Amino acid sequence: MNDSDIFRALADPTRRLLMERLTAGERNATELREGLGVSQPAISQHIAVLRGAGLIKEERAGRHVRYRIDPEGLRPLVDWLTGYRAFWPARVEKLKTLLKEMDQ
Amino acid sequence: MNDSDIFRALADPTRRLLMERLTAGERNATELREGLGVSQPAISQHIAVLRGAGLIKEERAGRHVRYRIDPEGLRPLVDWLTGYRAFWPARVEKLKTLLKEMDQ
DNA sequence: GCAACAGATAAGTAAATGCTTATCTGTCAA
DNA sequence: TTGACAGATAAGCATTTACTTATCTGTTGC
Repeated sequence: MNDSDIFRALADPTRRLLMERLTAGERNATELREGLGVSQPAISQHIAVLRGAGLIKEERAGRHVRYRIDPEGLRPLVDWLTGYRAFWPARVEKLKTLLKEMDQ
Repeated sequence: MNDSDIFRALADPTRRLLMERLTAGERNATELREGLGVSQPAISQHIAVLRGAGLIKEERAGRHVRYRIDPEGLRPLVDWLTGYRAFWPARVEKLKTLLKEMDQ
């Protein structure tokens, strides 16, 4: 997937909120839309952008579609950040903690 | 700084290229512009967007301005990614290597 | 079988974006 | 002192974006 697509997809607060909701587990479009105050077609359009950027995957079951985060989708973002490791804040506690979690 | 501002700033390939050039060390606007095929005011506008997003810092000396990456500027991006650690690819070799480098 | 449901697409609109040229501002070498 | 330099801003334009309403498509519960 394209770095521009990923950054652009995440530049919109509504789409970041959709991503955040998906961290809690897969959701359908109706669930994702709850409490957002935008129309159903708007949600559909945002979902299309996230899918186009490779950030989410869909699984269709009849008239229901379940969306979930595509783990591979964030790789380009991680890759991009690796180019800036020399500039990371001196105390990157979060990252250390993260990696330890992953090694367990 | 605002997550939207950061993602939006990085959504443009020209601005990501400017960031990449700054990983090699501080540069002025003329140096950053070399070989890009866009006008000088365009570069000035892109630099303003990066500065507005907190990604770069400037240091003025007479009519020269030297730009460099603001290490703190990437923190929100790292913070944002930590929310997705559960979804990282199973083999995140890069991140492990990165952290080892930082501990040295 | 069909009305309801879930979700996608089309078309339109206002705002934002990324570029341009023209011009401006501050600095400085000659 | 001044013209050149480095960089910023203004204004305009074409394109893109994020939303809307209207409508469409496929599925399904009754």
